Amino acid sequence: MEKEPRTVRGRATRKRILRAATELVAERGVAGTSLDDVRELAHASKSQLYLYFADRDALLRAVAESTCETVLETQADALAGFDSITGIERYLDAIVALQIERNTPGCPIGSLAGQLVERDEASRLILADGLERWELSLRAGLETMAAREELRPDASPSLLATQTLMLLQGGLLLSQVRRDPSQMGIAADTVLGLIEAARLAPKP
Amino acid sequence: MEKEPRTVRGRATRKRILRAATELVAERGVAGTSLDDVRELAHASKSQLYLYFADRDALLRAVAESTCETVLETQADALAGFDSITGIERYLDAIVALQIERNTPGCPIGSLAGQLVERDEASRLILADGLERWELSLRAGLETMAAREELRPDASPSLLATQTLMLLQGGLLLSQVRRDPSQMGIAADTVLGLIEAARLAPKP
DNA sequence: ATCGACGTGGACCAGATAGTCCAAGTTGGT
DNA sequence: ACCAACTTGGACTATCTGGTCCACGTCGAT
Repeated sequence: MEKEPRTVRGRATRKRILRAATELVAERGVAGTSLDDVRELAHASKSQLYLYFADRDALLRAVAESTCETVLETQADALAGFDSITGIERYLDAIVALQIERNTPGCPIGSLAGQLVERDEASRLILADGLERWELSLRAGLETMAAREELRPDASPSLLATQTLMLLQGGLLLSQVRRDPSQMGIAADTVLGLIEAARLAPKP
Repeated sequence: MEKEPRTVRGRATRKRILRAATELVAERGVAGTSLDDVRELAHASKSQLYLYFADRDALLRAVAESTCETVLETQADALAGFDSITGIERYLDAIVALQIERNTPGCPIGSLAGQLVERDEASRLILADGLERWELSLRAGLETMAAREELRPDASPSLLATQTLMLLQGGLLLSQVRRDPSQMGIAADTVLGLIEAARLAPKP
């Protein structure tokens, strides 16, 4: 059974296992990660795995959560400034830079999606929630801009947020498959174009 | 060793195996598809698998190829008309409709990407090539339009094609994770918006 | 210091899976 | 009709993997 650790040592062990699993899954994929691999990297034993996680699927669900958390946390600072043109430019630059420096290209959430979505409904919901939170942050920034009347009154922050997320995910996928980070730059420019188009007054 | 069948029966068997594998991988994912599953669905035996495919990875590579082929073939007709506004609208409608009626949402190429790209370089190249051909078709249509002077002279068919593919892939991913086909409609509308913006004369 | 709960290590098991092998059947060119 | 190459079926093996179990160590409250 899944169980919360009740001592400092226990919590540390659980964390070590989850960290190891998340890392391995990110770089080798779900199929390429066995519990023994996780056990070894985490310096833990089989019984520890099964003390803190009901089974492999439960661990994978925890990995999905932790991956979403990491992705959102990594961009939290940049994302917080997504409420002005310069802030948006900064955010997009940060995403592009992150994509270039990462050893494993592509979006961890997007990659996991292809691997888990058709297998486990619970995981799908976790990943959908991660994307939802991402989109909501984008939308919040755009709504702030709309409130400041920096956007055309007929522009929809909600639609723009969805479009932005779509372009980012598409860009990340193409970067990953093509091993070409410049694809991410195109995605970023396109996002910027959409937002600037929503910024100028339509007809005088 | 991988080997080309030299009799009609042999070719039929190889085809049956590849079809079965492609189908299973599409609906259950790479990890969820064992050789025994393939063998059973294809009504073939172990030795037949290993006669026509060197090993599991080779079969998976063939599946990647066949998946790209299927995806491109499925949209071939609609894609051929991607060279006028009405043709583009038709193409986008077809993509959206396809996404709604498919039992397995998402793009087979995109899904495979997340599963194979980090594991096998050869598969990555196959999928990249599939996306490349897709993009080239889009681009060819847009270039036809440019030649007919239906696009602004400063519009880039190549860029538009990349953006279109990105939006489609992003839209497919979001549809899949959210189980919401309407995301695909948003992607289609956004593509159309980009192309229409490139169509009108910029400044008189 | 003690006791009961919590945490740890690793041996062990059952089933699945990739991959091998060979004997028997089929094909098709001559 | 013949024979060599091709194809087929399935038994078999080695290994891997998820999962169980239990004896032992550690912790912290009293």
